[in-house]
Amino acid sequence: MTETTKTKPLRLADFLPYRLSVLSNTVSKRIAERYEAEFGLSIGQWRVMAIIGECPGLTATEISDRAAMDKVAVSRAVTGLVERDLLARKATQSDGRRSQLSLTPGGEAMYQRIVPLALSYEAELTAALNGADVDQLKALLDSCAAVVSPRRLV
Amino acid sequence: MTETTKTKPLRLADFLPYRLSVLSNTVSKRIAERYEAEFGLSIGQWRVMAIIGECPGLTATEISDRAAMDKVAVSRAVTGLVERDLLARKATQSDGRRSQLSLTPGGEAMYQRIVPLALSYEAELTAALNGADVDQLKALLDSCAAVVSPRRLV
DNA sequence: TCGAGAAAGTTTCAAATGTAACTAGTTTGC
DNA sequence: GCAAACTAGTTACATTTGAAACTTTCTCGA
Repeated sequence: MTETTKTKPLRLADFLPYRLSVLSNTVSKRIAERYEAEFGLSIGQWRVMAIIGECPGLTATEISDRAAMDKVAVSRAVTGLVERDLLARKATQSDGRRSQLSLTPGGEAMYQRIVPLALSYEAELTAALNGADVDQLKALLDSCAAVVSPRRLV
Repeated sequence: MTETTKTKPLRLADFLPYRLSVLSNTVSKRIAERYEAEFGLSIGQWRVMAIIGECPGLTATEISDRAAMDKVAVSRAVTGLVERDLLARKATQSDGRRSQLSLTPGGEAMYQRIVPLALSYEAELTAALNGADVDQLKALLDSCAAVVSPRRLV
């Protein structure tokens, strides 16, 4: 060890947070374009529909917790969807501040049209991977996510 | 097959684009907070510094290509860094429209302080993974990235 | 060698986003 | 049973972002 200690260099192209960000942003942008073009939905609106489609009756705050969206973003997305009559609010009887959200028939119909598109996009994204690889990838992402936000028990 | 054909349901928590987005946004936000608090740098500014630290002499457009940032974002980041005397522009002799960018001594010093922090953050993020897992994760992300943007030959 | 078209980078302006303040309703503790 | 503290959701405002227009410089073809 006669050399001076050199700091390990940073190779951005190999740096995990950077790669995650680039991939995620590219994917999000592509998806956003499609949803906007075909359905006039923003990513946030679509995310709200996806959550309510899966779990009708959740409130805005519950969506906020699950979707990693902040409550203002949820509020705006919900407002837009209600205006377009894709989503309905129903006041919670026990608590006047909250409302339970559900898809209207029109919202449900749109949801049913989007789901296969979303799944086919996921399939396209992982076209180079086999089933086991996809599972592995999701598991690895989970391990990282667990470190970053330890208490996501959704 | 006597049942009606049911569409495959969408489980958002299992949907890869969604998971990528949530993880990436969480990670980016955390990193942004640190860089902002300790160095007064935005993510974009740090990204520019990281690229120039690795490859001095690149132009704004070249950064834009590599970093998946659009040229306006690069322009603004560069302007901010030049104002703070972290980055220097030198007009390309052969082409008056471009300038080649490099870190000033101050920029270099800051870069050398950030690199170990960045690497330790990456290590923290993958704390639950062993070395082979990390390589595997990067390889899998690459496979997806190759599908999404086939021509990234950086 | 001149003019049309393209490229680098900046500026402008509108839309999206986040923070903080706000309203309305609910719970708690005394 | 009521005031203080708290929560759900919205609104307002400031900042960030992105798209398009613009300026300057360069390239190419006639």
